[in-house]
This record gives sequence, structure tokens and C-alpha cells, in this order.
Amino acid sequence: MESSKITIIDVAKKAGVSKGTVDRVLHNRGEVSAKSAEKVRKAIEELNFVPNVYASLLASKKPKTIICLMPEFTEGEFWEKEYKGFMMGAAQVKELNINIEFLFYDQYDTTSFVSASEKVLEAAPGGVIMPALFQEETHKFAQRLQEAEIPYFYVDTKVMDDDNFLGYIGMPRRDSGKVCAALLTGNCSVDDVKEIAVVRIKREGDPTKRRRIGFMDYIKENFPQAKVTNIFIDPADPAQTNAEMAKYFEKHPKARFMVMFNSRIHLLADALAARKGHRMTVVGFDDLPRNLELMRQGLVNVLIAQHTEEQSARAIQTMADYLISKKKPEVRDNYVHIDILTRHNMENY
Amino acid sequence: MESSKITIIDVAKKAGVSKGTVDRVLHNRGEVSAKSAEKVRKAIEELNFVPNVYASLLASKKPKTIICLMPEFTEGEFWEKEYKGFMMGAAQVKELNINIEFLFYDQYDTTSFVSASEKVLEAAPGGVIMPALFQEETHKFAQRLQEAEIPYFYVDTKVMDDDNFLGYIGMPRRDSGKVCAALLTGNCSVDDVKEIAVVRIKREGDPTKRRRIGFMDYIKENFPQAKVTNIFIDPADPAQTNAEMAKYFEKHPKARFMVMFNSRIHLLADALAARKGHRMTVVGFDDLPRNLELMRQGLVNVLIAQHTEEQSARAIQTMADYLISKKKPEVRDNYVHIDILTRHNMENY
DNA sequence: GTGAAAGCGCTAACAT
DNA sequence: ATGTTAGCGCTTTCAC
Repeated sequence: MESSKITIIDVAKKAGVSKGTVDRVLHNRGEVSAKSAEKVRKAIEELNFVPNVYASLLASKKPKTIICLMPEFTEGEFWEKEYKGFMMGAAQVKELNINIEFLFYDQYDTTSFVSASEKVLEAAPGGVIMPALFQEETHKFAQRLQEAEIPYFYVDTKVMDDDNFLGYIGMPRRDSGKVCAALLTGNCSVDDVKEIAVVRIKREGDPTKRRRIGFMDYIKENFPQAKVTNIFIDPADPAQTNAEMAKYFEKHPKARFMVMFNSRIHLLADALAARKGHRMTVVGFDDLPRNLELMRQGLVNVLIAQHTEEQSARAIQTMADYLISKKKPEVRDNYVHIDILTRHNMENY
Repeated sequence: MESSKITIIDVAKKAGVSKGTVDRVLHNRGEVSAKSAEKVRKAIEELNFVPNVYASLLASKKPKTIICLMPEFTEGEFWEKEYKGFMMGAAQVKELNINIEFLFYDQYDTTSFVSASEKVLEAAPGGVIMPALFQEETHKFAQRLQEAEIPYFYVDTKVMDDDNFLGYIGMPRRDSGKVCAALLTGNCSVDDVKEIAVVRIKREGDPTKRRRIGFMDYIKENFPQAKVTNIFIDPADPAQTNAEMAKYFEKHPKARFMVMFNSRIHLLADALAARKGHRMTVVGFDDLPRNLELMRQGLVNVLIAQHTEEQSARAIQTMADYLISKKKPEVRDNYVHIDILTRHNMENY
């Protein structure tokens, strides 16, 4: 199969129509009789015709646009990474005449997501890329996208019972919970592990649920007698956080194991610093600058990461490929590797 | 800076010549007077002209070729991964009208490298990609490439005092040795570590030297009283290997720490299996199928890996970019992340 | 040495 | 609804 030498003209001849008509069905922009359309499609099929992307790009003028629908963020937060990845992708597809636009919502506020998604529909972009932080609402939105024939791609999280997405890229959630548990308890014998603290953020539709399940599965299997204590903190209230943590350490003076399933382990900076001197094993997620800093200080032992930027850039590229040549990704569910970061290999990541 | 609207015609006008002449200097294919050439170059400069890749690709017919000069290999070996990566890259640049060719040599035989490199020069490709397994010979070869104005890219290893390569991509060698040491001794107190076995392959110009240095540095600093024993094995002689290993374990019945700095930890499969039951910490490099299998069996604890395929594919792409638009990579030395693989996160890698 | 001109394969505006 | 045609920006003969 070499890059086929058959052109739109060969197709036109074979179908007994003109270039123009072929082009029309190629981009189904109407104005073609069902009869010719069928003939053309058949010719394309039989000749195994693949349009020349370069000729197409050279000749066409109208840009396509992809909308990234994502949570708003402040500096140093997880979603900033995702954003940067999108920007990288944007740079790469710019020369393909594809523009990337953003629409933000409040990740703690369902209605803000809904109204943002409304705006997406109005804008009628060529494609959309988004995480599925709110399962239900996202599912509804996805259905409307499908009706509008707008392809969409999930990053980070997807709607579990959706089957119409163009692609997904993210970490295998449950497995990452297991890895987390394994790293937390690595080299420990069964009775070393009596008490584990899981620090959580109270919110609607917790996106880390599956990760937690994987974690618990591993613990139950390997350390059945370990007790797991949940500590709920408010990301917007450091004082509350520190108080909760202090309370926990008071109650469990020998506490040694601690995890957080979201990217916010840095919220525990003060609490962990205050605990310095005690032997602790702390595992968190994502290579945010503040998290890396804690690892440098020895307050966090391991971070589980996933090359977030590269992921979202890849999402953009995949969507761009689809927009330009209708090429769907070979694998739809892309599970990325679960990277283990320690003090020793955190550079160059 | 939008994708400039200035074309080759603008340049031609400004320089007071024709499109043809501009094109000639653009690809310095001669037949142009020094005077016009200069005028054109100035015009290009002033107008900040960037050729349109798509138009170029569409109009040009002659394919370019990249030669990968690399060690021959058998199934499951490290260099097979590198090869597969090149093939992936080949697939990606195929539509850019770029062909990838291979030239193999025996990694244990300097002269075979030299004669292979001779053939590269004869073939006069658009670019070459290679590791620098033989420092000196590769350096000489690199100089001849430069004289012939053939760009070259290093993968895996580079010539330390070469300064003319287009790019390099590989793991920071010394650091990887340190990480290796840290993983080997993780969670150990100073007097846990009395004896460490380093299994090596005797060969000319050992490519793992720097890795070993990093390893030793870490050990000396953190476990000054640890004794390091070198065991030399012959990769082509399993019996010799097993005998050497048995001898070692006999002499050091309590041996617990073992590493290998190349990708061949799988050569120790039998020896490690025979040792089963003893408490061992074994660290190796690279995610070869056979190595992964050992990890699955619990005979190897950690593998340090580097996404080899992706790396070599990237090398191809970078070279292709250069060939097509003379675009040099922003960073020339690309140090990849040192990935840590354990039984728990080895899937999806 | 240099310019003119005919494409490369496709898009899109304009006829019909 | 369909065909025709003029480009898109560059490469590559072929004259001169």
C-alpha cells in the first residue's frame, strides 16, 4: 500500500461525475443527488481513494476550531497542566489551520458546567475535548454533541457508559489506586501497617472514586487488618485543613501512612512539616510544582504521575487528525502508563 | 506571528529575480550567481519568509532518505526496541516522502561498524541516525558526515566531545546509575548493605560505563562500607554465566543485592531462579519482554526503562523536520525521564 | 545562470 | 444538482 497515486480525478472519472461533485460528497456539504453521491462513494471505495492532505490544506482557506471545555484553574493547579498541554497541541495543529478555543467552568459547581456546555453547542465547533468531571451532566451533553454531529474526546476522565466518543486518554483509575497502595506499603510486613490515613476533599461526584476503590482493594487483600481513616479537608480553608490534620495526628500519634488521591497533596505541606521528624510514608498524585517541592523536602515520598501535558496535546492532535482526514484513532481508550516519581528521578520528567 | 502570508513570489520580486532562482538558493542546488544568491538571501531575511511545507510537499517528487546505522539484533533484544521505534517513525514520515533505510553492524566488532559506516557515506543519504557505541570510530565517522554535509542524530549514546550533531535523545547515563542505586538500596539502613553484585559483560568500550560511575558514586556516598563485586559473564555462553553466578553465591551466601547496567538482566534468569527463596533485591534496565517476565515471576524487583520506541521514533521525526524545513530542534540534548517499572505498574508501558 | 510555464491534488466560487 | 475554472505556494523541466 504505497501512498496511493489515485486522485480525486480518478474518482470523478470512475463515478462519471466531475471533481466538484466528488469534493462535495467528500465533505458532505450537500447539493448532490443521492444517485451521484452513491456512485461517488462506490468509486472511492473501489479505488481505495485517500485524499492528499497537503493538497487539501494548500487549497482550503477556512479554519476549523476545537473547543476545550475544562475547569478554570489558578497557577500551579492540576488543570493548569492540562491547559498547557492543550496549548502545546494548539501550537502543533496551528499550521493545519485549526484553532483551539477554551471554555472554562467551576469544577465544584455543576450548573456552571452546564451553562458552559450550552455555550459550546452554540459555538458549534468542529470538535470538543473535555474531562468528565460530572458524569451525568457530561453524558447528557455528550448526547447532544452527538446529535449535532460534533466529535468529542475525553481527557483525564470519561463517562463510563458513553459509547460515542472519538477517543479517551487517561490513567487507568483503579490500577493507579493499587499502585498507590503498593508504593505506600512497599517493603512492609503485614503487621507494620495498622493505620492508614486517606485525606479527601468533599465534593459532588468525586472523580477519584475509582482510584480509591483500587486502593482499598489492594489494602484489604494484603493488609486486611489495617484501619483506614478518612480525613476531609476544605481546599479553600488552610486553617481547617491544618486543624483536621492536627486532630488526626493527636488521635493517632503513631500514624505513619498517608495518601491523597487527587493532585492536592501540597495542601498538607504545613501539616507534614509540623510532623517532621516522625517516620512517615506519604504518597500523592501528579507532578505539580508544589508537590515536587514537598518531595524535594522529603515530606512526600512518592508521586504518581502521568505526563499530563503530553496527554492533552495528544488529544488535540488526535482530534485534529480526525477533523482533517476523518481518521479515527486505532485505539479509542488510551490508558497511559502510571509513572512513579521519587526524589531520585523527578528531574527531566 | 501568524503563518506568514509571504510567498516565494514576494521574495522573488523583492530580490528582483524569478521564483526559480529563489527556489534554487532555497535548496542551494547551485546554478545561481553569487550576486543573485546574496540578494535572495537578503530578501528572505528581511521578509522573514518561511516556505509553505504543504505546497512544497505537494509539488516535489523526489523522496529523501534517512539511514539508521545500528547494531544487528535478535528477537527480544534491546536493539529490537530501537528498531521498532525507527519503524514507527518511518510510518509517520512516509507521507512526507521520506524513506528510512537500515544498515546493521555487530556491536561487539569495531571493524564491522567501520565498514557499515563506509557504506553510509557511499549511499549519501539525507540524514543519519545512530547510537555511539564505539566512541572513537563514531567520532571519526561523524566528522566525515559533517564534511559531506549530512546531518546526523544520536540515539541512546552520543560521542561526548562531538559538537556537530543535529540532536541527541537518551537517558542521562550517570543519573540512571544513581537511581538504580537508590532503588536497589531503598529503605535500607547503612549496615544492611554489606555486599553488592554488579554483573557485567566484558566488551570493548563499555557503553554502560557512565551508568556504573553514577551507581558507584551513590553507593560510596550512602553506603561507604558496602563491598561491590563485579561478575563478568559471556552473553553467548549461558553455562559460563550460570557457573559464574553459582560461584558468586557460594562465596557470598548472604548476597542480597544485584544489578546489571545493560538490558541483559534476563541472562540471569536461571541463576536467579536457582536462588529463589533467598531474599534478593534485583534491579535491571529496560523493559524487554524477557525482563518483564522475570519481574512478573518476582525474580527481578525493579526495571529502569526509557520508552525506547518513542525515543527513536522521535529521532526520526526530528530528522524529518530538519530535512523538510531545515528546522533544528529547540533543544539538542534531549534527556528522557528515568522510568521506574515494578510489578505493579509494568502494564500499559 | 536565469526566467517562464506547466503542473502537484484539492477547494471554492462561479456558471449552467 | 452539477460541471468548469481559477487558484493555493512550491518544484521542476525547458528554453534562452
